[in-house]
Amino acid sequence: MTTPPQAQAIAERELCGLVNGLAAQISDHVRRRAVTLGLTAAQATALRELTGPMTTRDLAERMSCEPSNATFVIDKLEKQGLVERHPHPTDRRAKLLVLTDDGVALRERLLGLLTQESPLAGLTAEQQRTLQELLEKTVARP
Amino acid sequence: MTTPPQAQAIAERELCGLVNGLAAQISDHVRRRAVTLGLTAAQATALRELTGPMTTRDLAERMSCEPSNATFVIDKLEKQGLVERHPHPTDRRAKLLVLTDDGVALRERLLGLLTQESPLAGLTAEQQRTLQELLEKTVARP
DNA sequence: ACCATATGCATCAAGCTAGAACTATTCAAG
DNA sequence: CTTGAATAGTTCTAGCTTGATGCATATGGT
Repeated sequence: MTTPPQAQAIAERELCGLVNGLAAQISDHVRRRAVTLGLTAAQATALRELTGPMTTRDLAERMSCEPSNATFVIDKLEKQGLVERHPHPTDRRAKLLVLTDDGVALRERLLGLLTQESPLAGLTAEQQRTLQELLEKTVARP
Repeated sequence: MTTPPQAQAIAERELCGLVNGLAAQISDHVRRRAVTLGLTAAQATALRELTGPMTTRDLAERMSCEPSNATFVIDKLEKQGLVERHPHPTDRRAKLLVLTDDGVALRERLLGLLTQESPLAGLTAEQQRTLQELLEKTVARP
């Protein structure tokens, strides 16, 4: 049973809408939790992705945004004393982003909040695995 | 085999990152195609979702954004002569967004461009259906 | 060693986005 | 009918995001 190309195109557009919708829902979830900690959604996302010391470029990659945007967000976090820019040990162009003690503590609180009422809670662990596999197939395209 | 809650939380965060990443990829795809038509990504998304006459609220819903944002984007499309705001037949508060002839024509060209090299092309029709079902389960939460 | 090219980050302009505040209109309860 | 609450749309502000540009540093070819 082959699907006509036009119907296929429509289905693909709907799928885009669904992905977009879920992303918006996740972003909303982050935003609502973040404000209770005095953070914006972007700042919270950066904090969430700072799993350890990394370069600005690496963070931008994890945030799925441009490096210039990561610079902007890191500026804010730095002003709040949550992150510091350290010199990179081997590359003098790069900077290592390192959480301060305050940053680590706030990140812990944030992660705790984010696991509550996650938009993905409607799926079983099995379904989440399936979803993850499908998304990885799509995202990892050279 | 039950997963410990902490590992579950980490998996969920990774999943959020993947959803976000795919959404960013789709947004990028739209942006690259849109500029060739003199449109921004947001304008193109609005044009894509204007499948027929609808209210500002409906469009915002389809775009997964706030009505105030839809107003902003429609302003731009209206200035370009692609959309008109007509009075709603039964509700004098609401407005019906209607594509002009130019709008219809440009939308056709846009849809043609968007189906090329879609970020979802890596999945088979079968996988796309599975993905759609999973996303619908997640998005449609009262 | 030298130089062309690429990379990492910052800065800026232009445009997007959410949320609060406001007006006009609708709807429902009395 | 009147009034109070809810809804549709707009405006405004603060903050996010990209892409272009510039500067410093790395890297590879000769």
